[in-house]
Amino acid sequence: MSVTVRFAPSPTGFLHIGGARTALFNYLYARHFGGTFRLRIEDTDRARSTSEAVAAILDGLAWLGLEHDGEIVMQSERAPRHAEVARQLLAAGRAYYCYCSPEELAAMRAKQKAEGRSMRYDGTWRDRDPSEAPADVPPVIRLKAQQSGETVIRDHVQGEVTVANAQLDDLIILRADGTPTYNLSVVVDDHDMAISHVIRGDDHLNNAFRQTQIYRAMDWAVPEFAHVPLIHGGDGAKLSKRHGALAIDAYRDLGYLPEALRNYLLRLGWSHGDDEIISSEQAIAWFDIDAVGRGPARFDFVKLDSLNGHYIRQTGDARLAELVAPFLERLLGHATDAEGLGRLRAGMAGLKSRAKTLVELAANARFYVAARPLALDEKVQRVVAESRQLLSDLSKAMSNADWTSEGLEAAVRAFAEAYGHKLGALAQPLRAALTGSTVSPPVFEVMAALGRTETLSRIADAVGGAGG
RNA sequence: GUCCCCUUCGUCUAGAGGCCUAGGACACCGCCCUCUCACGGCGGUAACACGGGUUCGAAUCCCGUAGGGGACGCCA
Repeated sequence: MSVTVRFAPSPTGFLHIGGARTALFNYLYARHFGGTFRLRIEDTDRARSTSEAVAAILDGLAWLGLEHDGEIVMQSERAPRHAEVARQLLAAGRAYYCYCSPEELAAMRAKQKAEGRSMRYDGTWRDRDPSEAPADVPPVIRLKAQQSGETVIRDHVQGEVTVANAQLDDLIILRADGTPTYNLSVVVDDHDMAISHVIRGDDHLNNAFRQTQIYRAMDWAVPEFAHVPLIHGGDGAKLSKRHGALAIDAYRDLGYLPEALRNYLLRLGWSHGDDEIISSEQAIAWFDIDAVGRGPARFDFVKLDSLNGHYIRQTGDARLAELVAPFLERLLGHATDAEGLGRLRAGMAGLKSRAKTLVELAANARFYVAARPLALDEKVQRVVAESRQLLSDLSKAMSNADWTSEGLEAAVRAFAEAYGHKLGALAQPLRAALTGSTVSPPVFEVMAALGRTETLSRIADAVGGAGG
């Protein structure tokens, strides 16, 4: 059986982390089976859907590297087809007109709630003769759902879930204004797009039962279902826009790498033995929707940080320098010039094991591209002030050194030995003068990356008391 | 309220009746490496929600209880 899956976000908000994971699972499932991964924008709520949101969703998916197959389906454009199916159902006696007003329905629900019963449409118009219809009320079309027996879903994640049909009411499939409702649109589109597996958030599990009724009424094959648990926040509640869920581009701005986020998202609710670092290729080879856990997982930035640090260390220096550039620009207020970029690239090896995000990396890399004289904070000034003579002597001793990390270390060590200094007593003042900080990558690497001229100039600045 | 689902270290998870004295990862603590800080290496603290069954044997199966989550729209 060929696999066709889809990711079907509604563009009423931006693509958030939960949606991204659903998209990832669909993508991996399709790629694992050599199937097709479709994208459908569910924009039938015209009032709340925006083109900005559509753009953000596409942008987010592209950033994550979740490439879809085929044309994007805009659900709103398929409304006539959905209405046609509703009329077919009506003609077949599987649906009927209902003339209850929204007010009447609200009152019905309120009464049921007050009486502690489940809130369902009571079937007022199910078997009523249309001749009794009020002339001034535009009707909706409701599905004539099965009232007895039970509906069973063999869900790939949730297992076998059974609901008594008595729990399901006659859902509205076509509104009074002739537009289709969500459940109808989804079923018609999934059928027409030949979707074999519906993989989505488990907040839709209840809908799966209603949708199954529509499939049956149309005599269509019901797709396989896989309802994956939602991602929760640190407090255990569903992650939503008002509950700490961030748009996917926020993760990019926070300095996360797409490969790190993908790896993190994949491991949230799914695992492959004890494997933690999973490449895209391995993910495709190993992913199995049936192995996704049923319990919701909590989002943990600390672990994401750890994974991101790993992927930063794995990334090549040149690419990393390119990735950090925009963050440095944000930090400094201006673009980095070619010289700065060169130093950045040269110092990247020492930088990348010291950052968990690109934001942190940019902050640590700042001294490489900052203009002289460096701004020194109080603590750093003190270190420099105590070592002016030492720095001056060191500067002279190093000026003819072989300007590589090894050559500089040899020169400084020789100087230390000759004058009875501990290496640390020399490294810290150097670090302070060169980086404006007491914490940095190894000083010899820093000097090598900075180059002879810049290094000696910065030391001269410090000796001369500049940068206060 | 009604229906559905879930419950292993703080967090993500391994575990499909004996391999479990419950494994890994992150975080935390200690040691090593070391020019600072990281990275890396080594070691440590830390969990089967509770109560009943079934079984020679249960984290694994069954039933309750408690707790948590989701869904109940002419939203998607």
